[in-house]
Amino acid sequence: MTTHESAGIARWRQIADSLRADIAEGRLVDALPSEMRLAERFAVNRHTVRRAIAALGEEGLLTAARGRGTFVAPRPGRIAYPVGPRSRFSENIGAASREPGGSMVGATREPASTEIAGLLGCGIAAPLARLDLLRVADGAPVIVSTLWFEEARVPGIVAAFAELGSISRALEALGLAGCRRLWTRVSAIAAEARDAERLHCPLATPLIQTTSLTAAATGEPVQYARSRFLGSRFELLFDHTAGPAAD
Amino acid sequence: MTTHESAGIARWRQIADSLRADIAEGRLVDALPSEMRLAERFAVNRHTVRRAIAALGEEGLLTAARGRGTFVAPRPGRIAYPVGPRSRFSENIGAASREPGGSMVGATREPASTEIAGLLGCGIAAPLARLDLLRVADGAPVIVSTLWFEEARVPGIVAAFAELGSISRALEALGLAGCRRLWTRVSAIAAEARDAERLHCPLATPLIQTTSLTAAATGEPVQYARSRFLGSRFELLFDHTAGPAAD
DNA sequence: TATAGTTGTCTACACAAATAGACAATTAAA
DNA sequence: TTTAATTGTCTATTTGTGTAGACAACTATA
Repeated sequence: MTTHESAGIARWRQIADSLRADIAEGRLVDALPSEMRLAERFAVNRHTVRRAIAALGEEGLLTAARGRGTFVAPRPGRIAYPVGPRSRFSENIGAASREPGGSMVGATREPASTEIAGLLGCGIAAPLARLDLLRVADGAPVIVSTLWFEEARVPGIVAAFAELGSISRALEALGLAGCRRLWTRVSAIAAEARDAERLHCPLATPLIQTTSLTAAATGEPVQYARSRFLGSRFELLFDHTAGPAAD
Repeated sequence: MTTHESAGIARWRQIADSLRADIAEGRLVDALPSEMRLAERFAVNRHTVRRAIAALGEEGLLTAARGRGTFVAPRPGRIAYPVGPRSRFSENIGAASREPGGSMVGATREPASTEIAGLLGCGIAAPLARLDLLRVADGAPVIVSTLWFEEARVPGIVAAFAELGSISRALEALGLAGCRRLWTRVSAIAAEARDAERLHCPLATPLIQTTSLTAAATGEPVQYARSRFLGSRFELLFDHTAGPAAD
């Protein structure tokens, strides 16, 4: 089986991806090697390197100066995002000293799928409130998340969120204080067209996908969530030493 | 700024990626829509769809039958991988009823970087034993991981692993039973050329990257690890209810 | 000032990718 | 058997990608 793994991806794109990874990991700082050197390193024509650099320039990662060289823009750094029973977006981003933000990009009703019905413990095709949120840090979108609630259990959740601007506060307002996250599942996926558009990132950008189940203080499941984080901007932190009883 | 987010990736590749995601998520089963329908859906010529299908066929995800249609091969499903203080590869894969396996693809010595020295609590440039492992499920490579140990603390770790075939058993043999994982950090990255080659996956495939710190029963850090999981084959499970003190 | 090294721009050519149309081969159902 | 729908194969054309060479514009340094 002679499959070329790189099939279908233009050479300049591969070079841009490689340089972008080097920049994200901090392996490449300050001045970039000259176009000729890079062309030699990647065994490619100078024009091909130039195209890769142009793409990264449009992303704001590089700036070129005629006669001087090309330079790496100061990188934003990864946002440390602790995940635990009490995780809330606003706290996490706040702790990282970045302005939190978020906007509702969609609020619909849909019947429960077999999977979600099983997780939330409601009937199949029971009416769910679905909330689509876009979360922003430093003025750029970084997370898209979709939340599902059984409508009968939390009536008016959408209106409450719209008013209070926070899921946890909206739940408290509905008499559900002290909600706890039961578990989190993590996988990695490639950004599809819709995600890429919303997150303002190139197609096929690696995203961290998490799904999680949150329960009320009574233990009753309340919220099922599916989030996608910009892989290059985040690092999820799981602390295995802090137990559920400890805070 | 008129950036085309899809620049540099061939249309057939995008279509193949989209279909692959649909298959991986279970949104596409049994018979595929006909080539003409797919061409309409993606607003593309039938030949472009055919190329995407051919690529997925080479990956073993689809089989085409003249006159009948194209069919989705039964998908392997995601491997559920619980992560906690006692996570071990062999247990996790074993629990998923797949044959575990792993091979050492590299064992070198290198001086401790500032970062790793800080985590392991040893001096900068102290000699480390570095172990590169390739882990296999169902005959296909699915994880590459790199482990670092301070050599003075676990002399002969490489030989012990080579003999026993398991990190935890090797540590026990060196008198370090009851090691616990302190924390895990998770991010998503795109497969680079080296990873793609080792994991036998296309370039830029989304990978889950974890870094973790493991300590001995005394609390002294022993092992720092960096692993990359094939994003489409895994789902990491974090249980926030089962704490170390509780249960 | 002179020189070496850098980025920016232009032309030209070869090859891959995508589109378009036509028809053959096979299958399932009317 | 006939018909419609499917996948397989061929030719041709247009657009995108990568290579090659040359030269201009600019910068820092000897």
